[in-house]
Amino acid sequence: MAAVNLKQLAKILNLSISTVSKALRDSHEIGDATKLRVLAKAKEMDYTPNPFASGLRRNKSKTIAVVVPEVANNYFALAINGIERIAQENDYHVLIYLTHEDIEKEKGIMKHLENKRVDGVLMSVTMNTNNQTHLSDFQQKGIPIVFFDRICHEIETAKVTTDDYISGINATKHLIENECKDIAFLSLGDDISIMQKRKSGYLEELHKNNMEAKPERVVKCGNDDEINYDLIKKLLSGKNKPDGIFASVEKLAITTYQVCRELNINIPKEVKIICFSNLETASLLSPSLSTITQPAYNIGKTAAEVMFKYLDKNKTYIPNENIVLQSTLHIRESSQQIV
Amino acid sequence: MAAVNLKQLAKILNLSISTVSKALRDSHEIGDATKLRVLAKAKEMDYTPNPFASGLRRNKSKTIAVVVPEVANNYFALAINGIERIAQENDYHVLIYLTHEDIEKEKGIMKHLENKRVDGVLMSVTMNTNNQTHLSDFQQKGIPIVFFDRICHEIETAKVTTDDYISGINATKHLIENECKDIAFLSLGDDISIMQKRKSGYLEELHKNNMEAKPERVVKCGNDDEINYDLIKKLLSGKNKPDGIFASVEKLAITTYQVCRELNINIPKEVKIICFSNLETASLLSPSLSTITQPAYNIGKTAAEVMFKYLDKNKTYIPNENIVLQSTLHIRESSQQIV
DNA sequence: AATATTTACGCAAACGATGTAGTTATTTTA
DNA sequence: TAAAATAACTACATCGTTTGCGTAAATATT
Repeated sequence: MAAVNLKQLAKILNLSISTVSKALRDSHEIGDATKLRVLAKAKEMDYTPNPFASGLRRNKSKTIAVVVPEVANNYFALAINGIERIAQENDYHVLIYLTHEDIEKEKGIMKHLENKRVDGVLMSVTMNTNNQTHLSDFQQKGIPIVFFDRICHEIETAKVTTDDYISGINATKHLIENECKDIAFLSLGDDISIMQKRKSGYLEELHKNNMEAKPERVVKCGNDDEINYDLIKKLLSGKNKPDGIFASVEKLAITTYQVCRELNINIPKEVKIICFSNLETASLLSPSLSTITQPAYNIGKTAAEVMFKYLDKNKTYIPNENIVLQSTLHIRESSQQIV
Repeated sequence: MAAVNLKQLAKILNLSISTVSKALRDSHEIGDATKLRVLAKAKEMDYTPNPFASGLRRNKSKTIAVVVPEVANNYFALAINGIERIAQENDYHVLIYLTHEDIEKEKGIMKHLENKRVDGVLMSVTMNTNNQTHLSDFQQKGIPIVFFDRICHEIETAKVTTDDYISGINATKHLIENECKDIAFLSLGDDISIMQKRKSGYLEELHKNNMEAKPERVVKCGNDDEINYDLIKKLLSGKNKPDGIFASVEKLAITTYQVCRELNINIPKEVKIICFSNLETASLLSPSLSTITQPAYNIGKTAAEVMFKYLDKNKTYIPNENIVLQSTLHIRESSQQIV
């Protein structure tokens, strides 16, 4: 029942606590014979060091936090998968915090983490994070942050993203090549950087093709699915509807599909759709969904690797670095001209 | 930069460390005026207690662990969502560990958690967990476990599940009502309880309808998607293929869809499909997928609530209790007779 | 052989918060 | 008015590890 500690081990081995401690940490101060004896007994008695005691003493938690908007989201779930993998390899523990796109919750979580409970934070900010003082304050406490996907430019640190601007261009170009004349962009808020980049790509490509960028074609969606449904329904109702939709995130594409069902709009005949997505069933949808797929697992993995690169060296300061992984375009039925 | 601690606070306030500590914990030993003074200064200096120090002293981590096979899985992601919500409400932190259906990894994780790093564990075992000594050993250390979904009967504690047996019956009955004469059951291993229950429901309903339960119609799938693909392909190849498929988990249904695509098998005309699933795009698939949907969020939420009910009382022993939430049947195109 | 160095260990002070057991003043009770 | 009770605080040991320093014995150096 009661966990065995160094004191008990030491008594049984007839050694001092410090000798046992050093033996377990393979210190050069301890003789090989003693080390073996200690190790054997420790294993026999199932000794495992108290994480609070060593955490207190060494000021190391062996824990990182992952702060993301959602977990019931293919992208973030895959990213967490990658992070957890690297953490396990490094003998680290992973705390999960969900902001649910609520910046106040995000602030509260960061406040909670300030007290050295974690050695580092991997995060994707909320769609409403337009102010970064809570993040820079956090950094001031000496705990490193690495951003992935939804990054915060103003904070100096490593950031792992995909080529959102290029992908925005490619997606838009693809729709134009498939005869779309009037393309709408479904945005998730407009504060965060990936949205700005994806939208920039969209606007840039429209411009390049001498197509008008009508402001009403940029639909600012949010966290509430019902409101999004109504916004998209409004967009697709009536005569003057777009013939192409570029959804910046997966859930907006799904909502669009649902709206099209209700309004009896044929995809891709009447409106073509492409979106950023990690949906594994994209190819099984009716019609199959064209996607820009981010290497979510690798993004998480890379972010974690960068974090551990610095944690290993006991560096709490991570210099600015932009790591960009490539997304891949998967053209399926939803965006293609029927010939 | 450096976090402020009690010592510094005490010096500035010209009080002893213990007075400050007690004032912050609202002890009756401290006068109201002093309390206010301390509280104000603590807030001003942004004091937050060191979790390792108090964890060490009080033997409380304010942390629970969630041990699940995967996170990139709609069911578990939703369950984690529910758990995290309750944890935040209780001012608790949530550690995530993924077993990837590997029992050795599961054992390693439990070993890692034995040292009081967490106050409790919420878990869904791997599909290969047919031996529970690592779990009972863990319990012996005085850390409570609550199981959800993939439970372990032999361990005495609270377990939150859905009505898998009834759902198995209902799903099978539904297929039979839709003229299926030869129904296959896609299992995920056969060690774990939910599989046995779902299969029991399937077998029971076959029996009730005087249908033969052919052993070869129970396909034991595993964690490897490619092997599963081949198994299902073999099942659906040739003349003697089933006309109904009951997939015990979502991913097997998705694989079945993919196989049907390749083999050009029409769903639901040639083969009808129903499965346990939390896929949000079930209704958008081609054809839309009939599902038994578990209340995943509520399962996670309930499991967490049970855990905290005992943690609040400082009880590490949780008596046997089976909490069963109801799944709902969503009949869509994939399982229906075309009229 | 006398001195210097190395080896192998023990002592004790942290780390920061908590709680028990004092220690003063102040107030209440007999 | 002396004794007892209370209020408001402080001192200190403790939780389990880690680590700098001290030290005795063994070995190496001149």
